[in-house]
Amino acid sequence: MAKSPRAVTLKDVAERVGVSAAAVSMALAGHRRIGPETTDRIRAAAAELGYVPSSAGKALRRQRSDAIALVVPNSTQHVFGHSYFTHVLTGVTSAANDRDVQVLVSTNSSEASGLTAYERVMRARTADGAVVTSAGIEDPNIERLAASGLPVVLIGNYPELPSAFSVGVDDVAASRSITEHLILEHGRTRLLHVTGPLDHRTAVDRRDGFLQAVAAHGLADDAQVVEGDFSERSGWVAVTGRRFGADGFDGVVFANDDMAFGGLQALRAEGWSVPGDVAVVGFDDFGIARVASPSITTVRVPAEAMARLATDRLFAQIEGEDSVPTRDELPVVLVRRASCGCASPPIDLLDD
Amino acid sequence: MAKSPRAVTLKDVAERVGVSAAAVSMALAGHRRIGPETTDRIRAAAAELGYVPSSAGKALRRQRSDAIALVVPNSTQHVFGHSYFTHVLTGVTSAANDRDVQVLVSTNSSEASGLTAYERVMRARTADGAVVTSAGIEDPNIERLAASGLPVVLIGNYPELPSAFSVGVDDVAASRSITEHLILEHGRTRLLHVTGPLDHRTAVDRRDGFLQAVAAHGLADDAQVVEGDFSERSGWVAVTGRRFGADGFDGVVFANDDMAFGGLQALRAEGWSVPGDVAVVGFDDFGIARVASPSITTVRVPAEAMARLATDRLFAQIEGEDSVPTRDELPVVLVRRASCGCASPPIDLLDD
DNA sequence: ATTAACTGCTGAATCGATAAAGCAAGGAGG
DNA sequence: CCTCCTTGCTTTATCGATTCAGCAGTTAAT
Repeated sequence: MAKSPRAVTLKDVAERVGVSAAAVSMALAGHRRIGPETTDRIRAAAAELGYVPSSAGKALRRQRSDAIALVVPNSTQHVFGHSYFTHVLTGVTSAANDRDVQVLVSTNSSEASGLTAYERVMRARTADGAVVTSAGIEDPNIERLAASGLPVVLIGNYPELPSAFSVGVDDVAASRSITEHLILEHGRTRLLHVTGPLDHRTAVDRRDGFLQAVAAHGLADDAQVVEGDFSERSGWVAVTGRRFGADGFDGVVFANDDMAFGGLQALRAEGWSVPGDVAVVGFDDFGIARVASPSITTVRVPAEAMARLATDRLFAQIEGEDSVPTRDELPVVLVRRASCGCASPPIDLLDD
Repeated sequence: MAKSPRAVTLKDVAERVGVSAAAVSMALAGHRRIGPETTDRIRAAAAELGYVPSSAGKALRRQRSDAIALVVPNSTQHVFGHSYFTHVLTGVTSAANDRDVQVLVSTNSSEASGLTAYERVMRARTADGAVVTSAGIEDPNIERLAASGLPVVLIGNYPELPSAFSVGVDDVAASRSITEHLILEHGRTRLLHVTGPLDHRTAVDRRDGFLQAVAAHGLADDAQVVEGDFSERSGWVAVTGRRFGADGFDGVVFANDDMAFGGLQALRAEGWSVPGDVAVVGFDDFGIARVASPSITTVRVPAEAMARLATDRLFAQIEGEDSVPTRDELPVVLVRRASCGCASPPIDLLDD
């Protein structure tokens, strides 16, 4: 380190060329009131000196930071574990990169002064807006943030926040659809559903989709719902000690893939064959479903596309184009693999 | 958004209390030259108005952004796919959060004006420093960045950049160690090594460790090295069509878990038993090794701890404490699972 | 009693970029 | 010939926070 070569500023370029700083600023912005010959000289000098405008100076003057925040309300440990986050980050950064906007990742670890970290980021105008993900149904901070008048787009379903911008999938329909896959294409009739934590909208919706499916096919009496928490362990726990096969459940619908994977291990440990004795399906397809053995049939949630769209909506909001809240719902795809009995190569390398 | 409630500034707080802006600034900073009674009134007013200092104003004046960049030189698609990145991000954010510093994720997608995006971030002083990860041995941008005098810490091994700060693991020793595990504990003698792309230091080091191990035990003649590229597919390709078992290789050392997983699928497809006919080991333990069937014995690289330490070193550098480059090497752990023949429960839920 | 030091605040300068207003010189139009 | 519009720049104000230099008024020291 030692020598921290003072950064090149507008003034440096101006002196080099022999014009005012304002002229340099205007020339670099392509303003027509600066002569073409001067503009060329300024551009050349800027390039030669390696001038890059100070983001702080620009942000202060323009009242715009050219950065957006990706907010992860849940604890760092928990959510980063889900590779869901990786997909979201990819979507957000690619949309932001298209506009030369920085992405900052904000968690709410420091709960100092009653303000969550991401609220601070917004109020300090470190970011022009935020994409918020993985919020539980109960999070009051999200409501505050969405109601604060600051540009925010939520990923997920928030029927209780009708005035918020959001991007999601139809969890109810998707869950009903994959349940019906078990019923109609595999003839399963005695179904178990393992939910996520029921204070999450996602968990509730997926459960409701399951219930609609069994009700619609007259299988409600033989169906059962047990609450999990989206963790692998809870999937394991939910199926352990139950009866499957001929005189038990012949299908299990897990509300996500992590639980399905945990369930798969438990079923194997207790000697049940999948999909022979019991068919298993998951939800999400963020990674583990493809690599598990047997590979897990699931609903692919387009996390990256959702994040990209959410980011686009956020920019529209920041630019003031949109003033009326938007709600986007993306289609999902049923991915047929081995755990439900659909044929599948041992590995689908082309899958991802 | 219609009503964008103009942000609360220092001036607003000052007017409310009836003092100068300077007094407010000093009071909030805990300066002793402001009377205790005035300080209390200022603090109360600031809290009441919900004052949060503008990061742009502060950054401009202090010449410090209180943000660091996490730089991912490779293409977004490629690297985010590796869940390695998730671990790194967790480590960086947790270290940054401890200091109330923002983390921004920077890729080099926009190659505009010859400057990579992350170099722009540094020169625009959007970030005070950068943690750089996943750089190939060949990347000239990294050298430029490291030589630029800006605070940078690299994650990985960069013997060709002796004046750079870096944090890594001893890939050579680790690779030798896991190879010897196959030799000494499982009696394997005919070993195949599948490398990563050999323009990556990591790939070269792991190959060298493998070669040291076979040479040390007189198995060099029966050993073979084939080049892969760290992708699942290349692991598949590397073992397909080869002979294993009694008259072939009885052990394969993959340079990472993704390739090991691909290799596992290929071996299964061709009817070889793992670990019966052939023992398999990987490297990294970023996720897939635990959930594969059979689970993959591997070297756990402490990505999160490396990232956390790298971030700590970066802050030391930014604060100017450290002026002489540091090089940290973290210990790795051999994780014994099923693919090498070490006993293992069907799933180790406590593992992660 | 006079100087020195301290206390508690205010005023002004500063960080770097931008945009509005200003101003000189030249050309067009009446 | 005088006004009016361009053209091509410069001056100046501004964004919000910080910090140094001042400046009254008080207390301590000699």
